[in-house]
Amino acid sequence: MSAKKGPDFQKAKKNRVFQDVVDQIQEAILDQRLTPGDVLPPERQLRETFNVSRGTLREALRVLEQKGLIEIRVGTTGGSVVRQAGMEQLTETFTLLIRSGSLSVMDVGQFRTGVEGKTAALAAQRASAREIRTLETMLKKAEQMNARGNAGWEDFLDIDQEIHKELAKISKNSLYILVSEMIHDNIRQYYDKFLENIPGRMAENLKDLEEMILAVKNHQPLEAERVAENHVHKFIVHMKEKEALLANRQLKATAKP
Amino acid sequence: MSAKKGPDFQKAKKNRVFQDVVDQIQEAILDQRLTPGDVLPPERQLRETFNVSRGTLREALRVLEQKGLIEIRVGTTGGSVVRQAGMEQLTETFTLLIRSGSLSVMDVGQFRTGVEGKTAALAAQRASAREIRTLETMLKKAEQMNARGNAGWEDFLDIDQEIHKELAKISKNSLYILVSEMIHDNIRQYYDKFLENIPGRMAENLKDLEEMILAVKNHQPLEAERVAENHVHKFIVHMKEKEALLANRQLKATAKP
DNA sequence: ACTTACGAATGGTTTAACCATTACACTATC
DNA sequence: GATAGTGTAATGGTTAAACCATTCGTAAGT
Repeated sequence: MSAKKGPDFQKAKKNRVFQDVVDQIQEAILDQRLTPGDVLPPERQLRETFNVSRGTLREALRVLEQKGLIEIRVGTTGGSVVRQAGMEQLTETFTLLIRSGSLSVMDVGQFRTGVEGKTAALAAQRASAREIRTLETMLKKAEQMNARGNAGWEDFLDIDQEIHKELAKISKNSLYILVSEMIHDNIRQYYDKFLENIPGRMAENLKDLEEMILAVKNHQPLEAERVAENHVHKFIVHMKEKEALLANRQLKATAKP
Repeated sequence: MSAKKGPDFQKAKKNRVFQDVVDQIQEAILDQRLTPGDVLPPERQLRETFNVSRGTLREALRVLEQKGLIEIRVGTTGGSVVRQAGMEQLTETFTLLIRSGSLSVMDVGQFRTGVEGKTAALAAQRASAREIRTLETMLKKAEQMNARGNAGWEDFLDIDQEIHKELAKISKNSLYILVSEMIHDNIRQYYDKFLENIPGRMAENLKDLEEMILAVKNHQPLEAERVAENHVHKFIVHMKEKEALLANRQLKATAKP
């Protein structure tokens, strides 16, 4: 058959019925016709409204729940409650991407380097006296962990992570806060796998933290950015070294016997 | 009642049956026991495997589909096909966060400033000769739009966006690519709302692009970062001004009568 | 006034049937 | 023999009615 003239229209949208229900409710929420706290009618009533079976309606509710748009409660006063969209879904999806190997650890690390730098710079611009005191308190804890030597390594990493999250809060930018949480909640497992406390490393990291917090205290954004980037960059380099080492070791193990 | 001693255990996990099914299949995928392309058994068979009703099983499949882990095809050879996790879900969730107002335009803009800067810096480090030629071709198009004057404003914004996306690709970092797509696909509506082409603005932006691409061509990361940040920052400042102007106008309108 | 027990309303699940779409093998035709 | 049409079986999509499990208000009992 010869090529047909004219626009080759897409097949009319395949309307799975439940998708239609999802779209209608979602639009109502995004258009604020439904606001957080509102309770949708009971399933048996919604079923009639949309003229679908209860099973189909429930598939739609399941999708909306997974999207984080509603929360479903059981019991007499239960029902589908409209939620304030939060960052949980974003974090969950991000976790899936990492766990499925679609994002390499190195790419995430490199991205983190840039983000932490900008976060520190913003924090240096905006930190209040009270927030700086909070940072200094956390720094004190990190010093204590360092004093404990090897036994404090794990806890030191925890404090380090908390300090970075605190800087994100101080930046007052909800996206930096969000991304900070997303990355830290997901990257920690790689620290445990690829980072080890060789002598002097904790002290070196502690020095970074001190310099960084000092720069924030003195409201020096550029200096804070430089130190933060350098600090995170070290982590990544160390991880890359350890990763290569492990890969090499595995190679020998499989080649010898 | 006085405070009770001892661990305050969480209520035993509320096991909705479909959630159990979701977890089992999801773990199988993340552990690579199921890999992209694999087809799950038909619903009627899976139903027996998990010992649940077909309705419940379908709720589970709906969730997995929404998470982007499987894709469902109809027909004789259809079924639930395991997918390679992609960025679509992340973008969709991000869109929901923005549309629901959980993220302010200014926060997104500020975040974008930092990200675009780092993206440009990376691109300057890694751009091949071929990629640079691509950028220069796009720049030529932008110059043509500028020559067309006011009529070219919309198209100029399109080209501007495409250049930034291209820089992300050149950075070779999947997260910068991902975030670039996420932000641009969502922020354009605000450009249309808050940006206008006052005389000279397009020429000014064009000059930014020229400088930025020149820095990439010359492999000057710091210069590329500086120019890119400055370029995006201007957008944000303009948007803030326009936003304030509109808010003020609305204030007068409601106060007068 | 407090406690208890019941009942109504809700989401959670099961069952069994039918509809719509698709791939593939078979048949009729040229 | 090649090709176009057709039937058939397997799949996901949808419906229907019933029952279970949880929760909360209320009425009865103390």
